[in-house]
Amino acid sequence: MACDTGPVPRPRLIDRAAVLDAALAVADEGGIEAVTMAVVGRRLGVSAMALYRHVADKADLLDGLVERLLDDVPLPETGLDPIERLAALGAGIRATALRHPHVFPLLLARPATTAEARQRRDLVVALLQEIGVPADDAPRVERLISTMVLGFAASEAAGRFAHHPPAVIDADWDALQEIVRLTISRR
Amino acid sequence: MACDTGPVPRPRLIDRAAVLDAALAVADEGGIEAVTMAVVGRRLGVSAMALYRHVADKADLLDGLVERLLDDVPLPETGLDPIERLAALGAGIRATALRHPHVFPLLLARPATTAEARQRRDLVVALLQEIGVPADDAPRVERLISTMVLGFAASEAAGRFAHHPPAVIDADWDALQEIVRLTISRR
DNA sequence: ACCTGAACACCGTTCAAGT
DNA sequence: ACCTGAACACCGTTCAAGT
Repeated sequence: MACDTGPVPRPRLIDRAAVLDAALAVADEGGIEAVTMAVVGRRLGVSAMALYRHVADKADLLDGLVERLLDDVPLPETGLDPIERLAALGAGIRATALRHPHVFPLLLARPATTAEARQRRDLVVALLQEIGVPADDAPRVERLISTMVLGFAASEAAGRFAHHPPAVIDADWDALQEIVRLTISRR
Repeated sequence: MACDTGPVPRPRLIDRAAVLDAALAVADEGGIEAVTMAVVGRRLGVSAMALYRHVADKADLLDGLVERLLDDVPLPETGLDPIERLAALGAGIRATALRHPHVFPLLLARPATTAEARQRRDLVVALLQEIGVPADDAPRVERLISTMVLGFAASEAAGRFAHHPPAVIDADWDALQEIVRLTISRR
């Protein structure tokens, strides 16, 4: 007898994660403007049109790229004390910026509102309260220190300090960390 | 007798300043991605190709746009004391960011190396020394407070704080200004 | 279900030609 | 000197068609 199994499913060649990984690799090698649907597709052995199954359009692909960047920031080990965990998070953000210098500035231009981003922000607020920042002040302190760290990391990634030797930039980072500590303890 | 006056010069319809003004207006209305050679040209009553007399290519046009933005930042009045002049400069940068929210984030992505930018930086370094910051420390302090102010202004312009009421964002700005003062006086 | 070829509107850029 | 029309390679996106 005839078995109507419906349309035969094709083997799934790519998924959203693969698209974002490929896009990130292209951006790292050739900058944001090198990220075109055709180039990302070719990297996956697939046509440009195949991407539209997994991202809504190019804007969605770019938004996904900053998500991917946030996933890249390692969450600090839970064994450390709160001040160390905060410092580790900052160092992780800076390292991510330097690993993906072309993509990182998008983080300031396209504010992330994903669950991932919110999770990191809530962690910082919680750590601040553990340190002793009053619950009423913690959100504001979080915004201020995030602005400082993001601003520094984006500046460094974009080359705003490029004409200084690395030792000078590292010293700048240390100075910024001290200001962050000052911001937390000031009251 | 015959006078060979050479090729007859056409009336000059546009110049570089007009191109940048038009591009800024387009960006303010429709965002950076609305800035195309054709649209900027149309705004000037001219074809897209006419722009190439006045900007090298589109990247040069975008670089010119951040120049224009820096010109927009008012230099503080000379009558004020150095601390007030520094505050006025910061407020001017924030106001410029809010006037041109789509263009401002380019400032962090495309570090300005023009004479205009250098002039502003040198002014800040000079003001810091007037306030009493040692000459050896002044450049570093300038980089730190510029990073904080630029980072905040870019974040606000890009909408990173958009879900907070204006009064909260203004209070954040005031808090940042206090941290700037702390950074200057700490030693 | 997932991918592709063909097609469309639009984009940046060049160059010879017009005034 | 300055601007334009025509042309080119490339881009994002759609949709009907293939498996």
